[in-house]
Amino acid sequence: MKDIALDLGVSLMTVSKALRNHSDISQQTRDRVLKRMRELNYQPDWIARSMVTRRTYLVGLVLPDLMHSFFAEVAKGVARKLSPLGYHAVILNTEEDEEIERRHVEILLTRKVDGLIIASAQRTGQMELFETLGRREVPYVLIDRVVSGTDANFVGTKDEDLGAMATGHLIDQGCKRIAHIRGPQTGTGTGRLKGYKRALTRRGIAIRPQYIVSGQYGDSTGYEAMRELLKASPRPDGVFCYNDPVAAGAVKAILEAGLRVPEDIAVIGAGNVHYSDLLRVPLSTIDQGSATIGETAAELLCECMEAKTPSEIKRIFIPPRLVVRESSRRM
Amino acid sequence: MKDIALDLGVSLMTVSKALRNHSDISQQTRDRVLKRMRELNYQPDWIARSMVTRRTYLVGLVLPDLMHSFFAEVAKGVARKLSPLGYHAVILNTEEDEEIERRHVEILLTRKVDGLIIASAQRTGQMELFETLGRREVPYVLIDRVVSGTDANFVGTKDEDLGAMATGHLIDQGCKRIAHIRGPQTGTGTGRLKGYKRALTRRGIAIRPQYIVSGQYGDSTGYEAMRELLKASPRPDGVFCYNDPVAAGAVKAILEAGLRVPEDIAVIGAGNVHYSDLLRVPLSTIDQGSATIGETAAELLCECMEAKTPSEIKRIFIPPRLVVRESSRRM
DNA sequence: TCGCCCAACTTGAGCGATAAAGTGTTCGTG
DNA sequence: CACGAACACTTTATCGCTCAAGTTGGGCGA
Repeated sequence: MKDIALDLGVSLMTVSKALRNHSDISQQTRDRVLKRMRELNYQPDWIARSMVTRRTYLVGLVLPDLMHSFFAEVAKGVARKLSPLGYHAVILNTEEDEEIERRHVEILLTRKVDGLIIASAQRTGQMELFETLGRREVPYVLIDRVVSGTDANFVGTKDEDLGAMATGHLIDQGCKRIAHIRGPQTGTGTGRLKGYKRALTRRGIAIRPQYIVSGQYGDSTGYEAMRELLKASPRPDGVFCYNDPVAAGAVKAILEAGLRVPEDIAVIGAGNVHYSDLLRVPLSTIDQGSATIGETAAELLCECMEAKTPSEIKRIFIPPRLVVRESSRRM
Repeated sequence: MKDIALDLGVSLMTVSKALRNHSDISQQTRDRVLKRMRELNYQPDWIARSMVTRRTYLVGLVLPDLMHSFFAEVAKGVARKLSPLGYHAVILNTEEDEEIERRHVEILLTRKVDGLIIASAQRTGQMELFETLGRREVPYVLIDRVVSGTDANFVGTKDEDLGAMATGHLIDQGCKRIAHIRGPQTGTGTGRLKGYKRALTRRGIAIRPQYIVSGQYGDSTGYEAMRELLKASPRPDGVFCYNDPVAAGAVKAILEAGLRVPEDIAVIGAGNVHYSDLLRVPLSTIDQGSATIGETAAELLCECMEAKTPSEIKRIFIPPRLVVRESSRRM
């Protein structure tokens, strides 16, 4: 930068302004600067710039698990919106661990990210993290998982509706004994369970505790949980699984037990991961619009970051959409 | 920081040194500084630090597609190694586009990342990007895809061996007419094709051009490509697919045509993506050790970044491993 | 002719840290 | 008892850039 200034016989400041399209530079000078900049292959130093402007154009993206293609898709959506605006995402994996999540958020804060997008693994009631965030005055958007009690921007699905929709679908398909492999103790897990119960109650079906088992997330736990469920008597004839990976594991367990999907047991998941259609039995699911969630969250965050004054809290709900495939088609 | 110094009646520099465990500070002073720092909830400013040390502790990770779980796993491996060392990864998606890749690398360079890990989408022969990288003297490690002609650190599989191993396995299973759905014009795509040809030649089987079709990457292209192949006469009885998503798409096409896998057509992919076991027909594959690739690449890059003098080029090959599942088990 | 204003620059200070070199005790030693 | 090394600090100069507050010079109205 100094070189350009020297070469052109102008001051450093003139160059700086020219590069930033600042108003009080003549077109002629600007062109000369730009030309010389290209010749010298000069790139402004982001770090020095950040130091004085207090903006890094970095956004922290905190996700429980990149391997879960739902989150990978969210990440893609976020990046798609952010990139053109000059922002970049630093993605950190929490492996669904509250403690790791807290540490990662801390790290991102010392890195001075301009904003955060978080799919939180905090168990219901744990709000410490968000209090910290509030105090630091960093704009942030929660996605996918509502954290009850927090007063924060949110983009995601109404999990209770999602659960009710999935369960309702199984009822529509003629299932009488519907089980639920539930997810973690997060807003999402609890919400879906609530929806499951609501649908059953509304349709006059009794809720049986032995039909609700814990599956956490991921295919191996789905497999284990389903094996448990198969021991129940009478055997369930429909299962609503916390998410698609869990459902895929459940299907595996059912088939291994010599039963048929959906004839003996209908299965539905949630998330509509991109390979659901290719699974052993193409999987019915509830689509949450993962890419949309990512894009919307990014947009919302940008608004907050650009705003001079802290903007008011928004909660945006993406309507869930039922995708019926073979695993639950009984009629 | 200034506050701490003032409060304790020492100089700024003393505080700075205390925080960095620099040698010429007494234990007593260090403790006082640390204590006060905690009280004030002070965190050193990474940006200011980076500005003078010229190190950002950021690593750029350039991947073709996060949604492909192979790369997601690589990313996880990279993060696992990097995090404890204080580095963080900025992940950028190129969508398998050479131009986007070039732009993203540029961006990362102006962001002054300390190093780069790249699974390049550059077509064979395109070396401009790596020349730029060389000139800038940023350490970088290529992964998964060798870029012929470049003299760079590399971690990945020998694709030719991988292709030969997959094809050889199909021959072992009694396939006589083996097709190949090939990948993109990258090192990987070309290498696997070469391996396919080598295996056929070695075992005295003629190479038929109509058995080699282009599938790019991803399940939808695999599906299309397989439909093409099914029109060939005589129909192939075995297919080696560029990767697992392609293979999953191919299986879908085969089943839809009313044929059986593996009885009519055996299928093998590559990459061992985590859901391969849950697919319509559990998929045989070649495992490339995706997590290991990520971890090894991260380690290698760290060595280069810590080294004072440019260290010598290393190429590390992770041996491929055959994973036989139902899609190719004919005997 | 004077003075005023505006566009197009320049100047100086400082963002929050670090590297490198300087300062002043204390202490052991020949 | 003087000298130098060791220790525990302090001082000074940047790092590359931007912000806010000047400083020019010329065009223009009165």
